[in-house]
Amino acid sequence: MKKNKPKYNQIIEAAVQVIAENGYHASQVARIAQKAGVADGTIYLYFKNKEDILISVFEEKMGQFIEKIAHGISDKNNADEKLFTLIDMHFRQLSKDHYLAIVTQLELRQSNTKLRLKINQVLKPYLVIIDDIIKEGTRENIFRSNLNIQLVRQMIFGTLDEIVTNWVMKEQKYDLVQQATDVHEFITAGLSVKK
Amino acid sequence: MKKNKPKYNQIIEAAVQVIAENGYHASQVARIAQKAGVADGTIYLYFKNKEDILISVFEEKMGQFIEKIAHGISDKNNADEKLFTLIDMHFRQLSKDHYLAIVTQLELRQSNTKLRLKINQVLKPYLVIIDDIIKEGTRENIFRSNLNIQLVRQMIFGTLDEIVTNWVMKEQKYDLVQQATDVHEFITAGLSVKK
Amino acid sequence: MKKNKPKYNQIIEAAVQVIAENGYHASQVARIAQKAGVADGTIYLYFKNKEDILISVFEEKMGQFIEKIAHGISDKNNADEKLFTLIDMHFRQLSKDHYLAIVTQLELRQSNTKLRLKINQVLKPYLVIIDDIIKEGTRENIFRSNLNIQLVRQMIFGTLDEIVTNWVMKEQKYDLVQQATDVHEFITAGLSVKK
Amino acid sequence: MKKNKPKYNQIIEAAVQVIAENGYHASQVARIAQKAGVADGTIYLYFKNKEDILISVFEEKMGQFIEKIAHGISDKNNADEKLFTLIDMHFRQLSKDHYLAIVTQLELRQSNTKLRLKINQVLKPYLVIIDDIIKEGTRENIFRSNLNIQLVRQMIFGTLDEIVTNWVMKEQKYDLVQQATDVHEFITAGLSVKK
DNA sequence: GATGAATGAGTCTTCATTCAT
DNA sequence: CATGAATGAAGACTCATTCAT
Repeated sequence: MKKNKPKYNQIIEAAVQVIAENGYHASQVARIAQKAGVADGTIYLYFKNKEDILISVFEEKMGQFIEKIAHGISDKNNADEKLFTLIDMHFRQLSKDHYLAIVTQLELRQSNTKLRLKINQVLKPYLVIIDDIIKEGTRENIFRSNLNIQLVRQMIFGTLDEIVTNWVMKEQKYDLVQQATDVHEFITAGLSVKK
Repeated sequence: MKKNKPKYNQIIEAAVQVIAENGYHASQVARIAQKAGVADGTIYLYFKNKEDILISVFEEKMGQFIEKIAHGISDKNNADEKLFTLIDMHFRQLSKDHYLAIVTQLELRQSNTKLRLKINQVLKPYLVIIDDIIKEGTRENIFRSNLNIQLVRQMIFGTLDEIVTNWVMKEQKYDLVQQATDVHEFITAGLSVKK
Repeated sequence: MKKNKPKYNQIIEAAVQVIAENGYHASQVARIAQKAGVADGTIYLYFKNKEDILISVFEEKMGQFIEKIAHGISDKNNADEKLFTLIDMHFRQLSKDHYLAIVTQLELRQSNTKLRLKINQVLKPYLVIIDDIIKEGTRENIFRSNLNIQLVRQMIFGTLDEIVTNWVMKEQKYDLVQQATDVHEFITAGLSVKK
Repeated sequence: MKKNKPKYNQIIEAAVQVIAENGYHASQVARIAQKAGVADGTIYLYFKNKEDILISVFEEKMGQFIEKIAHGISDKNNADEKLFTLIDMHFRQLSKDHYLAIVTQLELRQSNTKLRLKINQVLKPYLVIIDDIIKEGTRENIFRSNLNIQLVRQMIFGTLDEIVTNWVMKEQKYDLVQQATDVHEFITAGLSVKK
């Protein structure tokens, strides 16, 4: 399995840096190879082509991102806590890794439609996690029962995504993580059973 | 003023079509010229360069989009009605113009970071409108008084934007406008003074 | 019609020279452009791709080659004279244009099978001319009546082609045209002592 | 001597197959190694470089080809019989080995000029055999005495070669061997009606 | 104002060959 | 002897922009 070889990860890490520093379209394969400390041709022993590098970057990084969140909420006791944890960890992880934030929020969005569809595939498990929280909240009777799950999921994801993008575009000048409370409150109020 | 000359608009309309049909990266200046019925060189009598065309497309189309919404909410009596009207018109306008929806939600997002910052400038008046509605709601005591306006605005815009993007990506197979009620309810519940 | 524009012919002539001097595989488009005195991109206004240049070189040059021979034999009175004229002109034309001889006998043979099939199409009219001479000779009762035309044509063309190729490979150190008589005699008379 | 080791021949046989199946330019060293069941690097223990493989293929195969013909004509009693045997065996051997026919008639011709000169060296013994037959025929007074041997040899070889190439290009749809009689007759008798 | 022929910079990918094991 | 992972040079083609007419 190529993914376990050290050069595979070297190239992935180099790609994140090069894309973050130069922008999506100025990211030449030669520059990625150079930063990874391998020859140009070596890239093609591990990746089919340039697009494959970009998809793999997203798969690897978002895969870990999602897995951590999945793990983080697994020991929470109810949908409300899980939702807060998800928001908090979403912001916290991207806060910690500036390069990753730039790449996922700005640069990889510049990819063509084909690549974006692949990216959507990678995101699917995250959307499923959100769906599950909504369903659990409904079962626990803390969220309203007549929610359009698909729509609510889009609203939650859209909210988080837009907030992170704004933060990245404003060059990360303020603290993203501390927004989690307000965002959680806003979303919860929208979802909750009125009392 | 060049904007009043017929060829200016011909080129803008041609650009929207070409981008919608071929995608952002396959949109060559020569193809836009051809569809507009002018020579390649003529483009450069009306626009500084290719980027200028794309920005102008966004300015013209989003300018009208925003203006219509501004006008639409001007005769509403309170923040709640205004918010619903904004959501409804946001969805309604993009529903009516498929080309525009594809271009603004998918294709222009593929532009580089510099262009996206310019696009953000164009969107600013729209964000101000949202801000004003939130402030008015607070004054009218129908929205909570401790809202972080900047954050709430991002959440509202993010929500609307994500919902439209999902609708475009699913090839506009369902009715977008009828989602307005649920979206309005979700947002309102989040914003409202608890009773 | 692009073929009548001066740059089309400039590029064709440049291509013949570059291929003759550098060999088929070392013939870069950039070098052809340089020798033709045009920009690299200009090549692609007149030719679809590199292969198209090579095919066109062959079409143009062999087209003229064949046409001259067709014209040259048109006023001859019998098959024997026509055959001699064909051999003589075949040798004479390639003798005069060393570059062309190298390109047609050595370099273009290095092309891939697809290109070679196209080259065969171009050669077809020449083979038809040979066929016609054989048929005429049979009608005139100076050639045998039981000839397998397809086979005889291959033998005649193979003979001429091999002789020219040998002459080119020996760096054109001897006079090709003066071989015409012997070749003509061999073809008409064969090896045997007449009885 | 490396030639006697089994891997040498494995590689030669693999090369013939790979070239016949994929064409000259698509014949990568890695593919030949794979088909031969050895590692890429092993190739270079037996051959200096890729060109050396190709030359060796030609040497080995054409060496056998020529040797068999030399042996086949050795017990014939006169030049005429020898010439017929040469033609018949030339056609017969290539008829039997489709791969070899494709490789020698089409694919190896795509090699560069330098390689073709080496190939000509390999063919030299065959040309000598033809020369000897012509000389013997002259001595035996069955061929004309005033023949230009070099030229006649080119004509004979060119004839045979062109006929085989045509047969290969027409995908070997007809019987090549049965052409031998006509070809022999043409070469000995020429086109003319005997007087 | 309008044209469109001409320009030329910029980059991904292949594959023969090497060499540490 | 044998391996196969790693190397790195080399070139066709596109397309935004210009400028002589």
